[in-house]
Amino acid sequence: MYKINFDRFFTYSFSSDCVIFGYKDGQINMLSVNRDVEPFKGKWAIPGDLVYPDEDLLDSAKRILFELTNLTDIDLHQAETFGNPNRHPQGRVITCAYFALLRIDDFHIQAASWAKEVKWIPIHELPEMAFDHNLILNSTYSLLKQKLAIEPVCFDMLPEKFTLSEMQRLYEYAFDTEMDKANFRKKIKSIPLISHSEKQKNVKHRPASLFSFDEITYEKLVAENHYSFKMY
Amino acid sequence: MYKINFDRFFTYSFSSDCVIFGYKDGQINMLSVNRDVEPFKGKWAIPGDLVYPDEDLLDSAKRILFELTNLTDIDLHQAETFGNPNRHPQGRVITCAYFALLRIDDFHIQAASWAKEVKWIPIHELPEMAFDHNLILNSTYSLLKQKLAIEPVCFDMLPEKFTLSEMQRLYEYAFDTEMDKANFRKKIKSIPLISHSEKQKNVKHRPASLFSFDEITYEKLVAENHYSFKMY
DNA sequence: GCAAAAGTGTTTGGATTACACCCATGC
DNA sequence: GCATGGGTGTAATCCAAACACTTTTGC
Repeated sequence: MYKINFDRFFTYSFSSDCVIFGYKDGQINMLSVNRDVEPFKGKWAIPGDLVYPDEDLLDSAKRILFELTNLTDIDLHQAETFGNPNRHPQGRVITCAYFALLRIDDFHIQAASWAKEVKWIPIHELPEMAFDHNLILNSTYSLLKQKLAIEPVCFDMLPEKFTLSEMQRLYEYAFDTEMDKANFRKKIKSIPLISHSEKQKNVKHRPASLFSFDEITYEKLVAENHYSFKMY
Repeated sequence: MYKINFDRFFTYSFSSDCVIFGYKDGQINMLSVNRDVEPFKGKWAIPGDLVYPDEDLLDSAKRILFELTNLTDIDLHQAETFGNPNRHPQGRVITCAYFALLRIDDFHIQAASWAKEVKWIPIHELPEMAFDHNLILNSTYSLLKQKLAIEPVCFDMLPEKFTLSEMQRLYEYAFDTEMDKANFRKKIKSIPLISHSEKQKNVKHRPASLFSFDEITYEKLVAENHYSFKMY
């Protein structure tokens, strides 16, 4: 089946890039690392690393995420794979993008050994990045928005207990639109949420009720009732 | 940024697999090749090949498609990338799946030099395939269905001039559901179609009108009117 | 005329929209 | 009391589902 010998291909490398989206104060940010080495020294980049010889792609993305955040139980979603022969000036590096969603307040960033400086940068304020990383980010962000429309991933970016207005604000930001409060609440009526008796505190207006996503009921609905999450 | 030397990674290979979906007689088929060499000699497989040193990923998928079908102007869509360290018994081969859509009657299959036997197999009748190719097929087929719901790719599988019932039949097959004829026609009213004066011939019932997809108007609607294709 | 599929109209109920209004809290 | 956002109700409208009905062809 393969008409070219394996040893003609020794110059390939394979990496995974981990786009970590963090939500805070109504804005989606990306965790960016500042490159300490050439090429693109001093430029901001998406955290990434070569895939180890016996490592699955997903595992390498998990490793990168862990080294930067210490988090282990985060869902990772595969995005696009980039393999332009000229995307890396030092050789042929094909890279597979993954993305993770989390709330910035839930943990401390820790610069990994290979990262000089690490910073959250709002999606819409990202500078020109190293390699083809602007391309990767744009493609991955599009996929995130697509997921937000058909899967309950927004709850990975919201606090464990959130208000309905916080949820609305996230969707308004992602879809760059304004929604009517009453209509938004009607629309999400079919999503299984747990209503807490607890309320917001120390706000200078009527305190809002807190909700959590009811994942158990959600899974049951998907399996038994052909339920499908939809937000447009 | 990279803490492992490049030369530790010389055993990697990278391939692309090209899932070619062909439509005929109300069924979606996949173009399968029979492996002439070990491993998995005699098993059916998704056509694929190693990526050439200076070749972009998409170009390698186009090359595979061309060698089997002689077609050059087919849209290819990237699907999932598979990189389990044990997926290829002879070494580490990471593969990126692409898929193409076409109508079987439009051309002749030609076995490429590396393909012993080539055959269309209906999606639901695929045997156990070589490597992790059943996994790749399932993942790619899911993505196809997702695309059918939000982009006008169905027209790549229908004849240039088609009847509305043919279009409905394709969606019924893909979504495994039955639709009401009147309601289907109301639903697709917003899709820009060119209505031909021409009619079906040699059918033993009332001949149906023929339509084509109006791609020019579609592109204009997307660009100017925020139009978005939707079929659920 | 009959079978088969094309093609259209109507009714109904549920969702979406726009908008108005009341409520609880801090200051 | 007032500013601020939380929270709800209603009427108009649009959309989708269900179903019935007419039309045109081959035999």
